[in-house]
Amino acid sequence: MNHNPVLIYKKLYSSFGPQHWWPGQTPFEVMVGAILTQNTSWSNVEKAIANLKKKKVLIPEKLCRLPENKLAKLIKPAGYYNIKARRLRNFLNFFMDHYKGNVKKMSKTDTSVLRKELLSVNGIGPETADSILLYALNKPVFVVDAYTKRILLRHGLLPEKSDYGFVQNLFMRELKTDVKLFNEYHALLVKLGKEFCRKGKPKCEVCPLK
DNA sequence: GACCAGGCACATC
DNA sequence: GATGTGCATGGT
Repeated sequence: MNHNPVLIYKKLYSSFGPQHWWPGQTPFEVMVGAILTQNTSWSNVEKAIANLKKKKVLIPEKLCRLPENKLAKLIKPAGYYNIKARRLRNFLNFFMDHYKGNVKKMSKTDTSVLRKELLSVNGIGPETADSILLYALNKPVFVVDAYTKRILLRHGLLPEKSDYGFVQNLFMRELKTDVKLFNEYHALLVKLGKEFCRKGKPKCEVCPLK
């Protein structure tokens, strides 16, 4: 496999086509989904989101008034529901306090400042912060997840122990700073990961990158 | 029934 | 600073 990130991207795109990410209807829904999907399959997150929608609480003004225990009950299918309810509350408090629950207002803040703010919220780590920045706020940051690392590792393109920033840098220094590109690239890596690079049963022999 | 999934914080050494 | 552990549901 060629290790040039641009060529890898072209290969993935020609194999899978556009992924139309993030699978959420509003920026706020994307933010909530980013927290709910922590170490969790998206199909489970969908059930939790559906519950929130059914109760018509998937808007900042409603969700921030929902008691933590009720919130936990609604997001139960997403797993880790007590912790995630707490994390959503933490994020909501931040979002309401700093930006009045207003996505546009949030969007006006400088990206690196915003990233630091997000990381200071208990329950939001680098991947969740970057997912929010890229997919909810259209900021050009590259999202690194478990699949990204595993794929690069299996192809021998990464030192065994590489932290989040190292991997992120790998992509961001080689690629044009472009929201659309970062969006599609991460989505394509997840697509590849799900189909060919699972932990238990990798299908390396038929991987399109091979 | 075991293993995995689009992480993160916290304890302990 | 590195390494280990808890959190939990639903699909394979």
